[in-house]
Amino acid sequence: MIHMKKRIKEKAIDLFYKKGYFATSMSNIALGSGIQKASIYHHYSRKEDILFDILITTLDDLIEYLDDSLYGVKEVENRLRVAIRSHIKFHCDRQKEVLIADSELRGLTAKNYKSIVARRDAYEAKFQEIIQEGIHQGIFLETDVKVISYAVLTMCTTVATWFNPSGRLPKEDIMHIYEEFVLNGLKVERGRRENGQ
Amino acid sequence: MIHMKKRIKEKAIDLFYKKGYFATSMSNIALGSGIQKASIYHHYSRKEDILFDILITTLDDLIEYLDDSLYGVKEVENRLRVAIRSHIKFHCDRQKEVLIADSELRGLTAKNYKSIVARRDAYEAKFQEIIQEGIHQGIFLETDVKVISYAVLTMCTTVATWFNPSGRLPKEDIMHIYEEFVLNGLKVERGRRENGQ
DNA sequence: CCCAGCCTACCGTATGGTTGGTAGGCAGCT
DNA sequence: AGCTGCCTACCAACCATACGGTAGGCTGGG
Repeated sequence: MIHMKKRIKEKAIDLFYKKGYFATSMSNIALGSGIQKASIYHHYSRKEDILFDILITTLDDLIEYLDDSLYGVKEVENRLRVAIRSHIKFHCDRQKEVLIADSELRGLTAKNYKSIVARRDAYEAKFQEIIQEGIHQGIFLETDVKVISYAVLTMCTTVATWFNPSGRLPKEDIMHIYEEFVLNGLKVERGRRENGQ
Repeated sequence: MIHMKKRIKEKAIDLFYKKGYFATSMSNIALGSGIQKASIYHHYSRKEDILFDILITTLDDLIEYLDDSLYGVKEVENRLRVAIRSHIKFHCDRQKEVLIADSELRGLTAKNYKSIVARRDAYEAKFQEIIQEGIHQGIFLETDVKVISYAVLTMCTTVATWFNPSGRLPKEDIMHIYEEFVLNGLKVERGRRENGQ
């Protein structure tokens, strides 16, 4: 029973994903972790703290993963390609957590909510900068950056809702399909397929 | 206090949207409807019945709205344009309900769940048919129909999460941006802008 | 006089959270 | 080595509250 806090968190992720935050009770989490309900309060002082812990680490990891992926990539088209692939890969690898992050924000108090939304906004801004720069350089079509960034991000995010690791397509294929679709949609001049990274 | 059932339903939509299904109690709904909790059970025999009523009418209306919009539209490119506009318009007009339909399916028993998912699948199939036909005719790029249909549908669906009726852009503008983006992404040959709806 | 539509009052149960405690490890002192 | 004191990790039992749902009764229009 070493690292009980980690086990509690993992069970909570599993249950919040399957049943939702409000439908999951502390007893549910306790039972699944092989611990008593009261003992959870040794590691987390409120139910909300478990949710917040899950959300904050997920978002921080997501941002870090994007920054790492983009490191050293200069050309704007490639930056968008990398950003899309990074986003989708993370959402496939951390399916449960990102789905919680997308649907259970209501379980947070105002303060914690703000701190999560601030991170989400910072993440979105990175995509918006890339798209803006692409338009500025005349590579991407003139369009509404905010709206298109939402379109791109949400379509990539919701891959997490239907992606099945043992399904028909591996995540690499999905990443490729999305990447091509978005770039086709945005680029001013479309090469005949010689752009696949 | 005429049409109390309607008032209950409207209040439930409001609360399920704001707080979520499990976080909303029957007393909450009662209070907001100016009725006693027990009186709700005269109109709905279980809490779940309220949710199911909301979901089923929303989905049926959505399907009907798409069918009406597509009626008489023959050309495949225009069919996709119309379908996208119809989908987004509905999701802007019925924001609360579609968001409930997208996130509160866990509140349903197996039987009701199946009945909702069946309708959703039927709706998705209509989009997939159009895209498939477009590829068949050589108008759309060769791609994975299932994946692209999910991409298109989810990006249009999530407009409901951020759309603000009194915000910067009216829904007509958003519909247009999405329509162009998707068609650019899919079309083999891209006219220089002479294709506007 | 019936009954839809509503009410007050109540039920059993489950919830998030608290209390007060125990078992055992480990550090520091003598 | 032996003792003391503290700390982490855990637990059984408990608490007030709120939940979904029920029982049974009142009332006014057809």
